[in-house]
Amino acid sequence: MSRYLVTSALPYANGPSHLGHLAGAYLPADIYVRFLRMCEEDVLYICGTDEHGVPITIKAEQMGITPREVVDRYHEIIRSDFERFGISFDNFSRTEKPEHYKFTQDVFLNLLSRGYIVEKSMKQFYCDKCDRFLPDRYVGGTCPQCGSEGARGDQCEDCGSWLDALDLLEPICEICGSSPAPRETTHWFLRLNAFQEWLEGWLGSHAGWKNNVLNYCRGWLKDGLRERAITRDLDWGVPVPLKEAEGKVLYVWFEALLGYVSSTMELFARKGEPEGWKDYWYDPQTRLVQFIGKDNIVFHAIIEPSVFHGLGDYVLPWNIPANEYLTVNGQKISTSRGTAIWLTDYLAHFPPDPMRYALAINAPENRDADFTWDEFRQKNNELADVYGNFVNRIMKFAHKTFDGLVPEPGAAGPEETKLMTSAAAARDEMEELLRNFKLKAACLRVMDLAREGNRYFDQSQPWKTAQTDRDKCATTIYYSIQLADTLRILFAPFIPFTCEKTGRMLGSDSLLWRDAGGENIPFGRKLGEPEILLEKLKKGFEKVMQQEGSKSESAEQETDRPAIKETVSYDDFMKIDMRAGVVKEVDDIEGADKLFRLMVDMGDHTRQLVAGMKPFYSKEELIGRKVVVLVNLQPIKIRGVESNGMVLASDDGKGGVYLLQPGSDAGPGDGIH
RNA sequence: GGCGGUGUAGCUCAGUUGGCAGAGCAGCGGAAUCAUAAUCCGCGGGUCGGGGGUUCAAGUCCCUCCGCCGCUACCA
Repeated sequence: MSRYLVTSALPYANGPSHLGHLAGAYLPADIYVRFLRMCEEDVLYICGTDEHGVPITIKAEQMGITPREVVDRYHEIIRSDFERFGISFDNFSRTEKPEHYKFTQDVFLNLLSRGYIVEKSMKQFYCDKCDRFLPDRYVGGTCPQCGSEGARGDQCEDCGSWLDALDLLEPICEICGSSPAPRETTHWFLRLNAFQEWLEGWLGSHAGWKNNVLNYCRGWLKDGLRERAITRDLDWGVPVPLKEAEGKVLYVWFEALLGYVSSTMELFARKGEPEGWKDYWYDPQTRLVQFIGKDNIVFHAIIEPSVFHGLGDYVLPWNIPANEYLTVNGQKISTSRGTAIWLTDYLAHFPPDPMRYALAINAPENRDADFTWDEFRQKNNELADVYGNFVNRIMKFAHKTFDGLVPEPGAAGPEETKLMTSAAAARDEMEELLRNFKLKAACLRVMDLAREGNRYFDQSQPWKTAQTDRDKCATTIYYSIQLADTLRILFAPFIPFTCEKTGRMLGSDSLLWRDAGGENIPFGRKLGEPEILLEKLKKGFEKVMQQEGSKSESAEQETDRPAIKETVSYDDFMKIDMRAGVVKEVDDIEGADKLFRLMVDMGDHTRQLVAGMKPFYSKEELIGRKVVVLVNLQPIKIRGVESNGMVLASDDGKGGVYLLQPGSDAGPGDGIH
C-alpha cells in the first residue's frame, strides 16, 4: 500500500466553475482518487478555493460589494457544484482562513531566514488619483529610446526595446489618465535562480511525466530563472508578516500554492489530530499527485517545488498530470463571450454521470478536446444503450424468468470461462491505465467489456434456452449478473451515481477493485426492482438548458460591465467634437491583427484613422459606411501609422463591437451633439 | 508581430522507444426480438496538411511552407 496525496488546482473564487474546470483538473483527479480508494490505498484528496488577488477586488468593485462577500458567495457556489458532481474531496477549504494566514506567513518567514527571500527597495510609479502603485503595464508614456508616444512600462512597441517603467518620459496612468510619480517602495523576492540547477536535475529525473509539463519547464529553465517579487501593495490578501511591510500582502501565486498544505492541516485539526498532516506532507514516500490545467504548470512544476525544496521538510510532486483545455464548439471557453457552460446550469437539468462520462471519454489529456452538445448526446446515449440497457435487459429477464432471484448456475462452459477471464483482464488492464493517468483509455476499456457482455448475452440466447434448456438459461443469467457487478465496480470511478443504482439492484455496495472479475453475487439472492439507469436524450434536448443558461450568463455579465465613470462638467463635454464621416478606403496595417487604417471623408477634408475593427468588420462592410468620428482627439501613432481621431462604437462587453451610425439624412462633416 | 499548441476515416479522437495505419460514432448490408428501437455480425471508407531530408524502414526524427487554435501586443 502506498500513501497518496492528491490535489486539484485551487479554483479562483471570482466566478462560478464551468465545464472546462471540471474536465481539466477536478473530474480526472476524482476518477483517479476513487480508483485508488477502491484499491485500498491510503489516499487524501485536497482542494479549496483561492480567494485573494487583484481580480477579486475588481470583481467586488464591479458588484458593489466587499471582496469578502465575493469570495463567500463563489466559494459556496463552487463547493456545492463540485459536491453535486460527485467530486469527492476529503477536504475543500479556502484561503480566507486563519490557519492559512498563519501557515503562509510562517513559510514566508522561514524562507526569509534561509535567505531564499530577499528584500529589495525599488521605485515604482504611484498614482495619487487612483491611490495605488501601478504595475508596469499600467504605465504609459513616451519611449526614451525612440521617442514614440505609445510605449508601456514594460516594453516599447515601436522600437521593441524592453523598458524600465521609470525611464518613460511623460508617464501616464493607464487606469485614470493622470500623471503618476515615482515613489519608493519595498518588495520581497523569491530567489528562484537559486534553485535553477537543482530544478534541472529534479525535473530531469521525471522523464515519465507528460510532455506538456516537461516542455513548458524546459522553456523556462532555458531562459534562466529570475528572482520574482512575491509581495504586492494591496489590501486584500495575506499580510506580509513584517513590521516594515504595512499595506503589503503576499502575492497570490506564492500564497495559494500553500493552500494545499493548509487545507490538509485544517482537515486533521478537525479530526482532532493537529499533527496528522505531517504524515502526508513530510513523508518522502508520499506520492503527491497534482491535477492542474496547463496554465498552472509553471507554478506547480517550478515555483512550488522550489519553495518546498527551500523549506526542506516537504514532499515534492510525484507527478503533475496537467491537462490541456476543453473547447466548446471549437472555441476557447470564455466567460465574457458567453461560451462557458456553467456547472450550476447543467445540474439544474441533468444528472452528473452523463457529463462525467462524456468528459472522461473525450478528455483533454494530450491536446485540447472539443465539447459540443450533440457529441454529449451521443455519448450519453451510447452509455445508456451499451451499459444501461445491458443491465436493464438482464434485470428484466431475471424478474420475468426467475422470479427476481439470482438463478443457480450449471457448470461454466467455455463461453462463461472466456467471459470471466475477459472481465479479469479488463480489471488488470484498467488498473495499469489508471495508475498511469490514462483515464480516457481506461474508460474505453470498460465500455469494451460492456459490449462483450452484450455479445455473450446475445450469443447465449437465453430467451430461447428459457424454453428449451432451463439450466443453460440459468447459467447465462447468473454469469450475466456477475458481469454486471464487475461493470458496476469498473465503472464506479467514472459514473459513481449510476453504479450506486446498479448496486441497489444487485444487492451489493462493496467497491473493491480486486472483486471485479469475480463471482460476487451469490445465487438465490433476491434482486432489486429494475430501474432505468440512464435516460436517453433526443436531439435538441439542450435547448431547455441553453435558455436557462443564457439567463444566468447575462446576469453574470452585467456585473462585468465597468461602473459608470465620474461626472464631467457640461463645459468639459462641449470640448468634444464629433462629426459624421464616410469611410472611403480601408487598408491592413502590417503586423497588426486587429487594426485597420481608415481614410474617412469628413466633408471638407479626408482624414486618416486607425481603428481596431478587424475582428468585427470586413473591409467591404466598412467601405461606404457612415461613421461617427471624434475629431479633436490628440493624434497618435499606432504601429507606425498616424491616427487623427477615433471611430465610435458600442461594446456589449461580450466581444460584440458595433459601429455607431449617423442617421440616413446625415452627410459627411455634419456635427454631432 | 512574439510565444505556445495543433493538423490522422464524414465526426470526435487513440497511435508508447521509428517496424504491415486504429477505436467509437455516423453510413451501408444482414441477424435477432430478452431489453431504454436497445443488441449482435459483416462491409466500405485515410497520399496520416503540402514539399524536402535522414533511414533498410517515417504518422512518428530533422528542415521548410500552409492551415487552424490559444496567450500576448496594437483596438485614440
